Amino acid sequence: MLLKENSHGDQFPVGMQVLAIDANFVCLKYLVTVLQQCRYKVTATTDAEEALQILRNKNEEFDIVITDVVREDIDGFKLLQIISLEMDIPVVMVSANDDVSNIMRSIKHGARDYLLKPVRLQEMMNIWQHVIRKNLDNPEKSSITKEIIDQKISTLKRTRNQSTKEEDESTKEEGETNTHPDIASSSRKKSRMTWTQELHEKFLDAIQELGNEEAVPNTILKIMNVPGLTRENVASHLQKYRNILKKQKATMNQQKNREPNLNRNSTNMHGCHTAYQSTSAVPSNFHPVNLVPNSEELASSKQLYQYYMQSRQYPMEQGMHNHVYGNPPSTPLPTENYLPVPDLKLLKFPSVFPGIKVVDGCLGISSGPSNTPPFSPSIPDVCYIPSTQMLGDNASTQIDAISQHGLAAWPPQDFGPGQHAVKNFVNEPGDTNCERKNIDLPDYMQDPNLTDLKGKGKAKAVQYFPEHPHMESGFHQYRNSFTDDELTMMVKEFNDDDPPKL
DNA sequence: ACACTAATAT
DNA sequence: AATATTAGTG
Repeated sequence: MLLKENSHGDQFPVGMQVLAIDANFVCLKYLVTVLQQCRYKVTATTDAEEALQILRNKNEEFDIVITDVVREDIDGFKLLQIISLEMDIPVVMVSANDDVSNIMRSIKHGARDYLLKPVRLQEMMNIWQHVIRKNLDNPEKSSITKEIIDQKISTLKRTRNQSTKEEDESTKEEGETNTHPDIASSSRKKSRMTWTQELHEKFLDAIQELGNEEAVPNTILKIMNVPGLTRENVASHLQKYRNILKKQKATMNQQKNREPNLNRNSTNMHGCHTAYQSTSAVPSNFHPVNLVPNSEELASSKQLYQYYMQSRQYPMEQGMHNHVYGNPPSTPLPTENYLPVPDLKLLKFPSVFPGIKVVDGCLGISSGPSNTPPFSPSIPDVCYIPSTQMLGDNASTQIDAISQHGLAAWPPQDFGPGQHAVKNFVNEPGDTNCERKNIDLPDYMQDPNLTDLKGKGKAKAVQYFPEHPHMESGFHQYRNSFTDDELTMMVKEFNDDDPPKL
């Protein structure tokens, strides 16, 4: 990492290696754009597994990792934990959620910073300091005191509550910032070892050769003859090995019929690795499409909700995720192809509970985490998103709507900073992946209580171009619509019960 | 001093 | 959960 002087005489790193992770492609794209503006060298992926692979490969040395918090495969905290256990790389969390508990959790797990979405350039300009600071100024390791966390929280809230116009100038860091610039790159702590399958085989070989009596750390070490491996490594592994054997025997006594199964082909000790492997046990032909109930079955909102939760357990269609940066966004939906929408004048806008929204005449599952299945019972042509939600703390929701459904609309008036990322980025002229449209707001949105939406005429929309044509048939085929009465009933039901949190 | 293991820490 | 470190023991 190279430090250069900028025009103000400050030092700034050029070409710092950043690994950016965000489950949502659009968010990721935005994140990468910001990072590149900082002149960092960015590698990006939506896939946490892939991120870990990249990090473990060590073909490239990364200076810092930036990850979002809400993910389906491995959530941000888990990822943070894995990274901080395995290697010595500062991790910065990015999230639309400003819950104190989340921030606390991140910091406690070792995150160096917690930024709110959409991240600002200025914030990203500052993250390199985490790289430099690595371990330097917290020798008494529990320097993450309550005060520091509190301070962080209040800073976050204060900054975000300010009117967006004034960019914060108070981000001056204390003087010690640039004191040890060169240490950063050389201070990598020896990384934690990983017992690969191969190593473990050697270990097993050694044990077999020695027999149970002689199998002690030092001798195993000698027989394995692996450079760099320490006696402690082996001892630790041996301890784990023996523990597992013990457990095995314990369960064996209960069901006496089977042979002990302690070798490399067994599931026992190769649990070493399974922790980080993706565990999608779902057969590939068992796709949510096949589970979509007909509209009659969905007459109750509870069933709808259950269906939704159920479908979330399945992996998305190939190509819907696992984007590595550089791929185009997904899921465009040409509006013309869909069934006519029912008249929804009885229904109040907006959403009934998080995760289900009233969308252009359908009760659609439009928001939610980034892998909300594209095969929801009814896929919206347009997600009408009230501006109040734009201000909210689930910034990625609206981005999801766009990246999954291809088309999202918002009211013509301005909305808050939470979604400037969408507005500015997605709707930017020159984005050739999409087409900008004006759409009429339907009448049923003219509820006087919904001041943010009523009667403003045209809404703006962005539609992404088709690139997964094979999905269209799926959408078409499984799309359901509901009568007014059905929908009203659903709304009632959900208002009465405690709405489930998604 | 050394190796081992159980317990504990990260 | 996996690995590292420590502390007690022979």
